[in-house]
Amino acid sequence: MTVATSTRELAHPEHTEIRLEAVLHALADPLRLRVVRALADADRELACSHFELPVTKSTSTHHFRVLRESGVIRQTYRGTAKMNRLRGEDLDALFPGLLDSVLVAAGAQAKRLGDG
Amino acid sequence: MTVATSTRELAHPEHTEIRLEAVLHALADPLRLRVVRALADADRELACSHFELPVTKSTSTHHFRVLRESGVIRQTYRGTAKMNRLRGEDLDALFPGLLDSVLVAAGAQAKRLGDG
DNA sequence: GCCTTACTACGATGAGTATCGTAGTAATCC
DNA sequence: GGATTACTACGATACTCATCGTAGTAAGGC
Repeated sequence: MTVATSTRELAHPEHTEIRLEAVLHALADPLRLRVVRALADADRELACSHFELPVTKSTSTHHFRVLRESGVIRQTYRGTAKMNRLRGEDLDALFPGLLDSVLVAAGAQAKRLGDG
Repeated sequence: MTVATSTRELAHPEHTEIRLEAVLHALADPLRLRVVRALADADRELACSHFELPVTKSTSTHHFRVLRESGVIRQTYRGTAKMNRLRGEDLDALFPGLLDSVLVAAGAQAKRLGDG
């Protein structure tokens, strides 16, 4: 018998530990930006395996860690899966409007470049 | 006798060549973000020498080039000086609200951390 | 022409990071 | 327990980038 949630815990920066430079750096990578956009569009938790990124699993792990450690996403284990969700409220409290304008900008650019 | 403006020209990305990832990367560096904030606060052209950055001249040149080549600033020679101004309108047309929210976020964080 | 000011080009260096492959753990299913 | 799924830790590698020092250019003042 096991309890409903896993005991494995992951380190996340507190509210006050989130740095603008780290968030911008996390968002500046095309693969990570793609993940963030997908999470925003889905508006729910998504497993790492949901994303089909053109890199190996280990590289994916790396990118998800960068997103988590910068404070952009929150990650929790759920069975064998690792679920990801945007820390939208935390970010908006710290940096009002920032995430939204990045998402809108990313959408506009994708449309403009024809890969969105 | 010389004409009023220099003939030296600098390469700038066109409107359509500006990439969100490059802009975010440019803004993700503390020194470059400091420059951008100063330009926004001043609301006018500032010479490179106006900024007293804690790095050598060559490193400064490097950071200003990153800002220019990403499309964040426009640089023009004026005598022996090189003047810098934000490409606020270009950026706002491409990515509405992005620069503003970054500037507000940077201001808020500087206040919060006591170095603004 | 000479000197000063302001920026630059180049090469070197060290730190960071994106990538991979291999081997491994943790939870779940049968 | 054994098999499967999903993610991870580690070491290696190559690439990018922030930094510097030196030597150099371009414009303007004397």
